[in-house]
Parts: sequence; C-alpha cells; structure tokens
Amino acid sequence: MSDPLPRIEPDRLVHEPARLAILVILSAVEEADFLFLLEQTGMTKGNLSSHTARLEAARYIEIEKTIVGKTTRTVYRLTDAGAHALALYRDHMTGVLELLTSRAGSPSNPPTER
Amino acid sequence: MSDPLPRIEPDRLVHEPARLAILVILSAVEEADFLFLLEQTGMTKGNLSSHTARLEAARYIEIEKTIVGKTTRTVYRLTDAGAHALALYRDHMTGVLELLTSRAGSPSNPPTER
DNA sequence: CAGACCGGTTTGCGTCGCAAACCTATTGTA
DNA sequence: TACAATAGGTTTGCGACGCAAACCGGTCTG
Repeated sequence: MSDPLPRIEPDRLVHEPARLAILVILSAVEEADFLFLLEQTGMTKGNLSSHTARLEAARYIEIEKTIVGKTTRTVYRLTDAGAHALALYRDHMTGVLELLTSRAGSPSNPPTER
Repeated sequence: MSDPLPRIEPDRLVHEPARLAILVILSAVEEADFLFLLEQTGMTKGNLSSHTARLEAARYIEIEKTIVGKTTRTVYRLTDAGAHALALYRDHMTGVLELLTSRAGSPSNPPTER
C-alpha cells in the first residue's frame, strides 16, 4: 500500500493544450504552413504565432520562411528533439492516465459512491 | 484529408499537473488527509492548500475538517462530479495521445497538403 | 492612389502557479 | 508558568503565462 506513485511532471511546454495541438498536427503531417495550423487548431493568429515562437525557441519545431511567388510562406516542422519530447510526453501521460483507467467512474463502470 | 481533428480542450482545472496529482490520488484512495497528500505529491503546503481550495470551489472534491483528540484533521474526498470530470479528462487525453501512439520519432512521412 | 486583405508579430492585461511568510493551536522543556 | 519549537494549514506577492486585440508591412483590387 501507499506506493511511491509516479511523479506527475509533464513537460509544460508540451502540456499546454494549444502547443500540444500544434505538435500533434506536426507529428502527423510533418510540415504545415501557418494557415493550415490556424484552421486546424482554431486559435487566433497572435496566439498561434506566439506558441510557435516558443516551440521554436525550445527547438521543438523549426520555422522556415520561403518566398513563393510574390509573397512568403512559413512552414513549420517538427524537429527530432520535438518528436522526442512528444514521445516522452505521451509515455508520461499514458502512465498517469493508466492509474485511472480502471476506476473513477468510467462510462462502463459503476461510479464510486460517497 | 485534413480531418476536423478532435479539439484539444481538456478541463484546465484537471489538466494542471498539481491538481491532476491530487485527483489521481483521491481517485485511488478516496479519502486522504493533508499530510498524506503533501508527501505523496511533494508539493509545498501553500501550494497544496490553494489547489485543494480550487478543487473544492469547483465541487470536484470535498473537504471535511474533523476534530480528532486535541487537534483537527482535514480529509479530502473526491465527489461524484470530480470523478466524472476526471473520467472525462482521461477519455479526452487518451484520445489525444492515441493520435501519437504510432509515430513521433520516425522521419519518414507524407508531405503537407493545403 | 485608396482601401481591403493576407500573413504574421507585438502589446496589454487578467489569471495562474509557486513558495515564502504568516497564523493559530499544541507540544516539549526548563 | 513561561517560552520556544512544531504541526497543520492559509494568505500574500510576484513572476510567468495564455489570450485576443491592435498593429504592421506587403499585395491585390478598383
């Protein structure tokens, strides 16, 4: 009884829902542009911009601005470090959620009483 | 292609690691006192106090102060609402993490569309 | 040339998470 | 009895964060 209980300390850079959304998308498509991320995530431009900036600062993604025709195109790509951080995050959170996956009023489970 | 992609919008009250830790513990033991939570989570007293206060305000846990001998004992217990929120959170995050569970690390992918 | 739009970035602000400081009651201990 | 330390929490102060509005340089249209 009273196990050590695994510390819940996810990478907060990844844990933030907005950034997690970005990372999930990038892990699926590997290379997306601003507008694509914008519509997929549903966030505002400012929001998206600042979050991508933070992810880039952490080297989790790379941002590449190319010139296409008359205008620019900004593409975002997951780095190896980002993929690694994401994998770590997944493992960590999976472990945490598994502590829950047989109790706590699941849809197919009788809820706990008081 | 370009599926709607499930919105990543976890209950932020639950999503915060410190509170998630508290909820996970309470879902496992149902009824824990302050000191127990303190040592299991490893957080400071102030921190624990404010987070439990927020969880109580949301009716996710209930706080009961009893008098034991000369001093008081504060016990924390998950409410039905808390268990429900936790189950929802688990399902939500499980879904999100599943988007990841076969990739995130391999540099071999289809390019973007738009 | 004016204005609308596109693709982003910067600014401002309310909220949050954190630990230090504080508080009240109890327990040594001289 | 006094007085210091400890236990069990709560409140305070502050830095960091997430958010959307405002802004900005370039294009395209009329």
